[in-house]
Amino acid sequence: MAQKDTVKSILNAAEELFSERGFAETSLRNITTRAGVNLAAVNYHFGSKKSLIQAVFARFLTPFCEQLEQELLAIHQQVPEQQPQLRDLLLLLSRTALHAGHDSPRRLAIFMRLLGLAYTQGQGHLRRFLQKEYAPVFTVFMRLITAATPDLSDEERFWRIHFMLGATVFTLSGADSLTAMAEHDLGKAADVAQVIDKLIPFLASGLNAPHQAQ
Amino acid sequence: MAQKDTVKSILNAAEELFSERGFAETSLRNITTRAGVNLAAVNYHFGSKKSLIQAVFARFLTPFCEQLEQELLAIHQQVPEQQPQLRDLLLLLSRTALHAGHDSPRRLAIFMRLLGLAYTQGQGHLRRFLQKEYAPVFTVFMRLITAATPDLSDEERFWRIHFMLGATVFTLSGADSLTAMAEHDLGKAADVAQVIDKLIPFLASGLNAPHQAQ
DNA sequence: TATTGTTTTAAACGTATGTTTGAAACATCT
DNA sequence: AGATGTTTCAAACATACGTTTAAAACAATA
Repeated sequence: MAQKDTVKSILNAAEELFSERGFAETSLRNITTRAGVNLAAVNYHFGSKKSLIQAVFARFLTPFCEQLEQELLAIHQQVPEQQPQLRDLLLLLSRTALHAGHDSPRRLAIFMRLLGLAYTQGQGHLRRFLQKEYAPVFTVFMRLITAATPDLSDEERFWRIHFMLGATVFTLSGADSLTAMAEHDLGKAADVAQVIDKLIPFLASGLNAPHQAQ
Repeated sequence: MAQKDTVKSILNAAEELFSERGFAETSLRNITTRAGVNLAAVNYHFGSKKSLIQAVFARFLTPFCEQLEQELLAIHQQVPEQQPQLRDLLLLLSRTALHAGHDSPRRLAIFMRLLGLAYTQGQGHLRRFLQKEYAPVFTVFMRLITAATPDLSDEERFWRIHFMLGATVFTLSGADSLTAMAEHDLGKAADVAQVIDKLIPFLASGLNAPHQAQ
């Protein structure tokens, strides 16, 4: 009970602080202070700072990937002979991301920020961890995307998928400051779910763009 | 002469190392060792690590913004009564980014990586520095983009611009590993210029996507 | 209640960092 | 050539970090 609380507080504090400042810029003293636990608690419960970083990702990704796997299976069993449309796949992904872990949509923004950090900051151990742990589900999802975009060459699809990934990670990473800017510049606020709603037509249109010139 | 060499070596080493590992993960000892200069040289020539970081950005951004300003002016004087098209603006921006500083295209990838880091890592001083120093030119460019997309509402345009920014920064940030993946997965390599060629139709299509469903 | 295993605590350890220092080496100019 | 200002250098400084330790506090079991 007390143990669970300590572990949970540490994960919460670490998740927030990592997403605000990055991994190297967040010290264990920062984390344990905000969590209200002793400095040694991190090394006692997680072993090291690296393992704590991985645990933060696992807490979000494990339930998300499990649910995504289930939903993909459900779609397949529902209409086994027919491949799902591109837009359905994107909607499925965003809906799962928003609802998995049944937490506030802000957590998705926080996690996207962490995901961006994982790729921009060193943290080679993290990339290896994520690869080993969660690659299979995304491979399945990728196959469905491929089936839903038969007109694209492998090369064109490869690049456009990464364009989509970039637009998504970048935008949701900065969702906090961007929604603040949006409110300041145009007087219209927007939450993460609304941003995703605007994102999907953009992505779908980009992915299906004509190959070369205008 | 010797001074210029020292300053230049430090900037080169810092630019590379920062883009590879991030700011906090790169120590002054890493930088001065690679640059082949004394540890104290950074504090002597730049004053502090923060100022060095800003100097790295300034060395790329100052000539880039100057050239962009000139090219925008040239376009305006060439056909004063007519607004440039969206695709022309994107092409202009990418061409300027690729050629300003008359260096290898790889430097653009490196710099995009730095730009991504500037927004994901703490470095509040950097954001303030960039804002103070380079905002005007981008304001002008933004006005032209607005004029070139009259069908978009301010809100839609705001978000889609950031989608574009995200796709660009993310993709060019990871250009190195992505081109490696592309070569491994599909046997086709691609340099930065080619990636940009693929990016522009994607962005233009996304920006002009139909507003709501399908 | 006594015993055992787990968790928390304060303190310390070793290491790496950014920065400062004062002397030495160098360049520049009269 | 000699004086002056600039740049380099090795060494040290203070600080912050991740991690370890050993004792104390706590919980669970018998």
